[in-house]
Amino acid sequence: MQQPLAYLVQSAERYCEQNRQRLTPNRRDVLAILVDSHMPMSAYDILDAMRSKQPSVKPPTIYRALKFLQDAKLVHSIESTNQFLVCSHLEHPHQPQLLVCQVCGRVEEIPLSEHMQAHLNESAKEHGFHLIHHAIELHGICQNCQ
Amino acid sequence: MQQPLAYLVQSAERYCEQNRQRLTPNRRDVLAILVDSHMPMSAYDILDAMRSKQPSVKPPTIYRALKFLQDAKLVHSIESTNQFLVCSHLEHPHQPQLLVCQVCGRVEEIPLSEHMQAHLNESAKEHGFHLIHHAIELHGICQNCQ
DNA sequence: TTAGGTAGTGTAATAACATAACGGTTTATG
DNA sequence: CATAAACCGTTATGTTATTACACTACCTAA
Ligand SMILES: [Zn+2]
Ligand SMILES: [Zn+2]
Ligand SMILES: [Zn+2]
Ligand SMILES: [Zn+2]
Repeated sequence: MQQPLAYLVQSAERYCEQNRQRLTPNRRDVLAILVDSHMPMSAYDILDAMRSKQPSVKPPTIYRALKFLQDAKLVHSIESTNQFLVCSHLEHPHQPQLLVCQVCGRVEEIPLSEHMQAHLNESAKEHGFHLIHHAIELHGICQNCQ
Repeated sequence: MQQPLAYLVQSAERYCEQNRQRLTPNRRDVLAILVDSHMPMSAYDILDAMRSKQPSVKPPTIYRALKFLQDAKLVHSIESTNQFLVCSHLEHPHQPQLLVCQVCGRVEEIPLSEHMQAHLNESAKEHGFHLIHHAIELHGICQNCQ
């Protein structure tokens, strides 16, 4: 369920080559922290983790790294909890659909079916809306917590 | 597209009768401010509006009123912008689907089709997830802004 | 090789969003 | 009236996110 760091780094490097950017230590560290946690983390959770090795880190460093990782499609944000999560489906382009457990706080990312995607596009079109991206977040109780 | 205040108040009163609660001045005022604005508002936008008539109002007052209005299904929260919006589809129970314009900031609420609802339920079920509620927020550019 | 542009960083300050906790008041009901 | 539940005001604080500015690192092309 969790992408290995090496694979994520590889994707990051490909993104960098195509966009004149670099996978700097800050960015790599934030990615590694998120991968290690196996849980969604808030920016300030990440900040605390960073500080254990580099005590002077400040919020903008984290938010900048998160912005990079989101642009590179390696990390998704969870709008309804203000957290961030490593992508579980790097292998193909996708919009995430997230299952957020209200008990344990874990979040499972599942692929948005083409059927659903088509429906969303259609409903946007019906309303003359030019769709750029979407957030689909389901809240409930995961299998483990029932 | 916008519910008249009188109708919203009527719904609020019905909710109150069924739940041993009251549509107090604070609650009514917050609702009226949201209706008047014809736009999504942040809690602090509402706070500012309240202060023009009642300068000592503090954040908890607003958040409490918003909680009440959300419980009564008169107001939806927009997770991706930290704003609040009067419901446009009181006539039947529903989960909202929101079209958020990145240009003008307006948000259109459209009914989530039964088809979509069924798909979401099914995908939750497939993953052993007990679905409680969901947030579906589409970001893009509205008809007016194109 | 060096000048200039773009990407990236550190830091301080502050903005923006949200809740906890407490004590008091109002309202409905028996 | 006594009681319980809903409601409110207030202080303080917690949490999330951004602005602004000065600076450094890296690449590329004259
Ligand atoms: Zn993903
Ligand atoms: Zn769980
Ligand atoms: Zn609605
Ligand atoms: Zn617009």
